[in-house]
Amino acid sequence: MARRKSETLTEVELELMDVLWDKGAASVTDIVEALPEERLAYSSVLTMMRILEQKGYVTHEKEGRAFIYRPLVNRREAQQSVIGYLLRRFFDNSPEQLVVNLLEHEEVGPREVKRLKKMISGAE
Amino acid sequence: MARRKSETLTEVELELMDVLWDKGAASVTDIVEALPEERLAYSSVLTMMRILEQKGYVTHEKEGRAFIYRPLVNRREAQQSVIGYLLRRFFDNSPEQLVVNLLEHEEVGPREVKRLKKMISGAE
DNA sequence: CTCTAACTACGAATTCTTTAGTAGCTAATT
DNA sequence: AATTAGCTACTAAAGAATTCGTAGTTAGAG
Repeated sequence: MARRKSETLTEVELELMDVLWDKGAASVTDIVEALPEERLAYSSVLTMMRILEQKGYVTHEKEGRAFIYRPLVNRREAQQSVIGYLLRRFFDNSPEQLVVNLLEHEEVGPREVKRLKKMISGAE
Repeated sequence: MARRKSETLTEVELELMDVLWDKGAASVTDIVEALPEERLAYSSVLTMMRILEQKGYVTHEKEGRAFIYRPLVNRREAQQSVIGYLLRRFFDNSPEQLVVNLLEHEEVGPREVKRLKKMISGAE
């Protein structure tokens, strides 16, 4: 039987969306050039853009002979979506649990904790 | 060509790990019973447990005739791992960006913000 | 008008994920 | 000893994600 579709952007999808978010809009050639050297073949990017369009993440219009792709969801929305997924699947819908883990995460040192404190105190 | 393996627990893997984390250890029968009615066939769970063992997430020992599975990573470690992945892939390694988005998330109302404030003032 | 360069469309190939059927083994019960 | 209930081991299968080759199309140069 079958697996379910991913609710969030997958690895490569995200990589390509990142280029679009940075540039606002881009042709396939633009995207290939924005990626690290040899990262993906032209036709691979083309395929992924087709898939992203199927999934509703981007749209395109013809400009001259090339397709110009444009994001239909912005970075913020994608981040919100993945946070929702995280809360639901890993943290029992508890933002507190997420933040507790974040504070204890190796990447987060005293400097970050201080900044986070300041940020949260100023919230809402 | 090929895709890369997932660095974090996949959907179903997580569902099964959740049972193990709750129970501490469990046989395949235990796991099937802990899942919602008709969620997965016995043999499907068996297959997934084999995969989880291959991936190093669990181990098993024979107890009587059945295999008793036990987690090799705990919930906390899995949460840390997925947070790391998320920071890297969606938030440019910035915990602040993650928290900003969390605070603006629909699931997080004024009540949660208040609790978060209280929690973070006691941190570090 | 013909040729070519630049693109797109389509499909193939591979691995991962998920689900489940079935063969086969082992211990306990007649 | 034969049967059976309870498990595991294997195998299969199909959708999803990822990568890329190639055929086909079109606009512009000569």
